[in-house]
Amino acid sequence: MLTAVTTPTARIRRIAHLDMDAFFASVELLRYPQLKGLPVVIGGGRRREDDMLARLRETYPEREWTGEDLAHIPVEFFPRLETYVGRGVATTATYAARQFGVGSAMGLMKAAKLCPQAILLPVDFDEVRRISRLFKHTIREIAPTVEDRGVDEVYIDFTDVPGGQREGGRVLARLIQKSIFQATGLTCSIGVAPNKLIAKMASEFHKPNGISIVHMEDLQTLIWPLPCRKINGVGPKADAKLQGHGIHTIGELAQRERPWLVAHFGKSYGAWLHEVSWGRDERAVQTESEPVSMSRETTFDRDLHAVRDRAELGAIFTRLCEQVAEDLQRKGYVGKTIGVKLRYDNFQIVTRDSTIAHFTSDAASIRRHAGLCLKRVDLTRRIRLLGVRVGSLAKLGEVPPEPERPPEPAQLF
DNA sequence: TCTGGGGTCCTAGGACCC
DNA sequence: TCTGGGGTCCTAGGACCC
Repeated sequence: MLTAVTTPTARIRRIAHLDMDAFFASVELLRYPQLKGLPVVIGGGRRREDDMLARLRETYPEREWTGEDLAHIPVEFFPRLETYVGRGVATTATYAARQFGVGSAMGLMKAAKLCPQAILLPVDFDEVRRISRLFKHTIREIAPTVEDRGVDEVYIDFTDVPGGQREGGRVLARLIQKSIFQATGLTCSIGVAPNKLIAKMASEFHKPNGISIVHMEDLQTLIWPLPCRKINGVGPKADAKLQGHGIHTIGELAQRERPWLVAHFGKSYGAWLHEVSWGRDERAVQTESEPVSMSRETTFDRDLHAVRDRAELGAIFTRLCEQVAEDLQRKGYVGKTIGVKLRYDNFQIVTRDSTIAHFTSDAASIRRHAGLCLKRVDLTRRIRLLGVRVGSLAKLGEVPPEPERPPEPAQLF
């Protein structure tokens, strides 16, 4: 049966990548439409609604101001980025703020230099999660095969969805875009391509509120001119190394022989680089996944010292353990690898973990074993960040049977 | 102007078992 | 006593992603 594949109506694999536009900032604009078009940066800080309402009542006492009036708070009452003090980074920025060079993951102190007049708002995680569920639900109503890639991103398999083949996926992409806008008031960008790798790159082509359709035949014209860094999986390190070999674009990468790439980048990564440069990616859209680990970490307001700031550090450590325990319990998981993470003042990261005999989600137990891990790191240096992690997870109720363990060696001392 | 928090996956060495 | 492999688990670090 070698002939049945190439009828005119044959379905071809069409995968979409959907990315919400400036998601965290856009969620804030739903509440404060008066900020539309202005530079807004999301991150750090705290909610200032009470402050703003108090100022409103003071300035305009003749009117009864309530929490319903958030959309009427004058723009000049909002906190400005220039007033920010601290170690936070920008989660996202509106397109107006990006004009000034502000981008996500940028330190807020730096962002304040670039665009001091930008309005600074903290992330409203509850609202972000609510809208995230809403837009994903909207997509699943139309196309059921959806892979979660975080709060603001998904892959969607268009292949077998009605309309998913029309105009290379553009018709379905338009429908999804429109439905999400109706449900949430937010825009997104969608790329549709033969696989996840290309779809991911394509969704960036016409941001914001764009749709891009890429076919395998477009590889040389649309993909090869792009910098290697655009490949999902090529980060700063790999990119620098590629550049060192004179490879700047995906097209240049494709011209290298596979054995050369394997020789310089390793058997696995080198072969993968060769595949992706030719646009090949057979990964399926994964509709479900189980968590591998859960963790909590925090960066201190100032660097702490294990001895001099013992009490403060201890309280934070206990709190982190309690939070991880809560997360595990709320989601119904237990784990048996417990570990700590430290970032020293020079940004060096160290981790220690240990695997215990029984699965747990108990805060005291986590605290005890994490405490032992902490004793194995250098505590004479100043610490910037502390984290607690529980791994080797199992769903509560599906805990694997205890393996036979050799008896603990006798204590010699 | 120094760089958040929550994850996944890979590598590599050592222990230990068959 | 010496020499092998293969396989799995554990730990630490690192790259990368959202």
